[in-house]
Amino acid sequence: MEQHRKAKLEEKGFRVGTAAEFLGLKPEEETYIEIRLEISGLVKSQRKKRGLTQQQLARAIGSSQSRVAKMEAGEPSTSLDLMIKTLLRLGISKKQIGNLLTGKLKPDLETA
Amino acid sequence: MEQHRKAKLEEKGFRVGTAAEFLGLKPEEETYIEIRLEISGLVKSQRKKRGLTQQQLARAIGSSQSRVAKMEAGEPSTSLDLMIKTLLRLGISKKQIGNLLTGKLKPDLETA
DNA sequence: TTTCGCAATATCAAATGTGACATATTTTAT
DNA sequence: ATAAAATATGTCACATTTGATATTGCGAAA
Repeated sequence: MEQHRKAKLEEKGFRVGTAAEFLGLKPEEETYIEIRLEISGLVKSQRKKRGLTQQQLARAIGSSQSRVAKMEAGEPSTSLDLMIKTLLRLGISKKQIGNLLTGKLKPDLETA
Repeated sequence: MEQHRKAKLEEKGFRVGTAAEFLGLKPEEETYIEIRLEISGLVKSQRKKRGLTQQQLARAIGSSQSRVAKMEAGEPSTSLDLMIKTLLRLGISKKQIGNLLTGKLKPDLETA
């Protein structure tokens, strides 16, 4: 169970301790991944909500379809910087990003 | 005035349009910089609050004093990823980071 | 089935971020 | 004032992120 989750993370390129259990992830490391996943999730739901394809969003931010896909998958090879820039381009405000992190974002905004 | 601000940003390495005025910065670009500066500001105030030197914080996050300085200065050569990891290492929670962005962070937390 | 539009995955060279280090500048204490 | 500690700034080799491109998978018509 936890084992499987660890495997998924490693597979995606995240460093998960030595031979240590997934539980070996420091709380801060877990939170960091959480933050990334929440933000990338919002990118995905907002794009869909606006009826854009990955290709269209890619053009809007001067990137490529494959990078958008990786971003939405929360792959570690994409930066928070790019995710934040993308959200802003999608019309999401700083305050809304804050609400996402505090868990107070209007639910319909997280939905496709 | 705005001219001077533009110069400061360019000087730090931020792309500020062609020959365009600082006002040429798209709102999203301005917000992106705002977000970075708010987060880097919190790194600085939190480090001081805990009575750590840049050197000590650097060791704690496996980095160097010079990078901490650059991070606190909000220089574009440092990533949001590193800033967030640093805040988490300083004990700041995801929720607190959210509150920073919504403008609802307890004032004493932003203070040195 | 086949075709079509979209998304996922892999690879790669170029661009950007990185820690380390050296050195300058500022701040603090005596 | 001046020495010491902390911070700022510049450079560089190395690592990671990037857009581009190609390819594959996948579901929805036809």
